[in-house]
Amino acid sequence: MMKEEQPLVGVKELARLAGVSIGTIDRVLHDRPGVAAKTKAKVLAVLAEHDYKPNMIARALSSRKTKQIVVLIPKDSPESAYWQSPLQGVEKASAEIQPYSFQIDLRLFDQNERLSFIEQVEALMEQEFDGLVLAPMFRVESHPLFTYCDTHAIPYVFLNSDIPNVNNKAYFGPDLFQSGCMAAQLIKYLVQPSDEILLVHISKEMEMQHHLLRKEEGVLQYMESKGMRQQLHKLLIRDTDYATIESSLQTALSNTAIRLILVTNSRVSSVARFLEAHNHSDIRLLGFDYLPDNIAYLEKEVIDFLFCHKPIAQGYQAVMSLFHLLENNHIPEKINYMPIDVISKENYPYYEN
Amino acid sequence: MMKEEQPLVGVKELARLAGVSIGTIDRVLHDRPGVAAKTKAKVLAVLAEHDYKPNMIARALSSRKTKQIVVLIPKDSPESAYWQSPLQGVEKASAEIQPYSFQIDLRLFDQNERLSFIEQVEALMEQEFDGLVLAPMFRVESHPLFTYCDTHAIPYVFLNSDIPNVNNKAYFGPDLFQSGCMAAQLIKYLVQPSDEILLVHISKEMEMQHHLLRKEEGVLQYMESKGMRQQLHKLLIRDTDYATIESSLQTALSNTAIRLILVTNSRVSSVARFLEAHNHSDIRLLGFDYLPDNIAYLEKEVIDFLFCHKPIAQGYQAVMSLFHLLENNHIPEKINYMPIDVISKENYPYYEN
DNA sequence: TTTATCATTGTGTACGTTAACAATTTAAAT
DNA sequence: ATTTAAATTGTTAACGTACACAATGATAAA
Repeated sequence: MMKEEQPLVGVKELARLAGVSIGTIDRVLHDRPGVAAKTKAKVLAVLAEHDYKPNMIARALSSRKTKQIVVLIPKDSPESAYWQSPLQGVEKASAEIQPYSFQIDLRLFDQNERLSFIEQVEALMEQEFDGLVLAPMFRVESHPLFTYCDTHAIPYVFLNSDIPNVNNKAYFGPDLFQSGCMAAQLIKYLVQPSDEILLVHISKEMEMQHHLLRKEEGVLQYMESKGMRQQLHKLLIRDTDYATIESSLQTALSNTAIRLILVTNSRVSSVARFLEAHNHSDIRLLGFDYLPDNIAYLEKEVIDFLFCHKPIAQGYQAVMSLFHLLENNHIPEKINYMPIDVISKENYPYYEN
Repeated sequence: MMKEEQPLVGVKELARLAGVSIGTIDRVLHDRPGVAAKTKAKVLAVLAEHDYKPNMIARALSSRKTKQIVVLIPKDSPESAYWQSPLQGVEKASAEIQPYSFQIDLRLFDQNERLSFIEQVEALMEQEFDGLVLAPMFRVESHPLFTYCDTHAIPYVFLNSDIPNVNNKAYFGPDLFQSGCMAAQLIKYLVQPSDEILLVHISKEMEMQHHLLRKEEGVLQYMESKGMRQQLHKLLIRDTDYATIESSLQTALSNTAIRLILVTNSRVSSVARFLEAHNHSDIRLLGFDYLPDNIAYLEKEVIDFLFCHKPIAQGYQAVMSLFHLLENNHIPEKINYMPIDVISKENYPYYEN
């Protein structure tokens, strides 16, 4: 069952069949120069006929040069532990592909320092590498890198956020809009018609606005389509320290019947801290991302639900997609939306990022 | 970055260090006979000092035989499409490891025929194989297989259900109890204190009772711990045809204020069919497993939520864990509880099994 | 025609491990 | 002491691919 005994042709057998030497076979296989047109045609014919599957084991053993995959993502900062998770995934992938002569070249930039990103980009363009995993947060600043990769035929994939009209081989990350819909659906179950809802964006980065607003659109569209008539307030907090957040929330929550707060990113723990400190245990709280701070409040039931997009898997899959592309010429799906996971106190211990 | 340059000793270097030939090194490494006691001691000393990591790639290439991983799981039947998913995962893994000289030997048994399982087990024990993925639904009948594997040093991993006190290398599947807790938590949000709840078990298999009851325990424990006082009815339906289910439900739903039904397995679509046919759109419905029938009712909002434990990933991960163990000597986690996913109309298109 | 140049093809070694076989040493039997 | 057997150790050819290098053939320049 499931066996399909193939004769398992190798380069040697192919050489015999095509009436050439294994050297020529090798050249054709790797599309190297130095093969006469008609010889190449003959070999390709034999190749097509016998669907040759290279023995990856032998290939890995033989190839003396290791392939480099560059991973260019934000460094994880105390103010946002998010990027620790994709990094974990990258490291897992790294360990797995190491035996096959692949190496990860990790480049971290500071999310808040446009310049640090530019530096890394410029350094990269001086360097040899075979594949690139990129979190293209700085859109315009990334473009030189794309043209560089395109001209050198270096495949690159995106992580966590996507850029349209670029030659990237794949995208691994969330579908922000649908993510908002999901949140709205849970909201539907959690509130009464008379309740009011507060949408909170917390970010000082202009670049990130897109992320948050796209989620908001999802929420709004779902609520409209379902005829949800709850009053919806919005609050944009442009600073991430607790003092600012506290005062903003204090005014926002006065004189309203707000019974549910949705924070559109991972800063939800700050809001949780506020709710706990001010004894607002009657307000439901939803937010994003599996981070230690958030989990702590989930455990305490200050946060009711978190939405998550498998950050570890994002890093792992992005690297592995390049590995499979470079190693087996497996072409990845262009768009890889990560699942929208709903995390609560009950299932978080089992959550796999 | 992330480099860690080791000198990477091989058998050759070891031989030089121990002052013997690589043949002797090889014999010691594999604990083969024909080495004088004191030579062996010397080699072992050198070995301990230089923590030699065999190059698994070279090893795989050298040992010319392809490794066989046997997968012994139920065949998917029309009455329960569940096992199609783990099989999908197995097949994906199969394709991935084929280039590395691994083969999947797929053995399917009939969930309802204890005998068909025993047959497969007996056939297996006549056969050579290097690893085993097993769904140990028939507990006692599996035991001969375990002792066989143990004596032959063949690693085996469990899928979907676990057996304690056995030498399996790993388990991939749900934590049933916690799964029940998760369901109960959602129930908490979905019902009023005055509402009544119906728990429905549908199964004709004795073996499966454990699965269902363990979930029930989870539900009960959570409700108790949260002081949920809703009246809880239970219904055990010991036949899976719609007629039986319909009549059972009809009597169960008469004269009660039941506003929510939790079906403890994938048969929830039958209940959905009933609710739709009898215009019970006021009753919330929860159940298990991402199956086409269930998704159809989720789409129609007859089913509100499904819980799911990544059946495809189960199959994939189980096979891959054996692959990594046999290929790279990577020891897997013993317990791999799959995530408890909450699926709704909004996120099911993004769900990855 | 001879030589130099280039394009094309073939050969052989290496990757690290395995395992069959050969060579050597040691012990036992005569 | 010599022969024979057994135990121990060493040598080497695979495994399938990559790549440097050698060899051949073809073409152009002298």
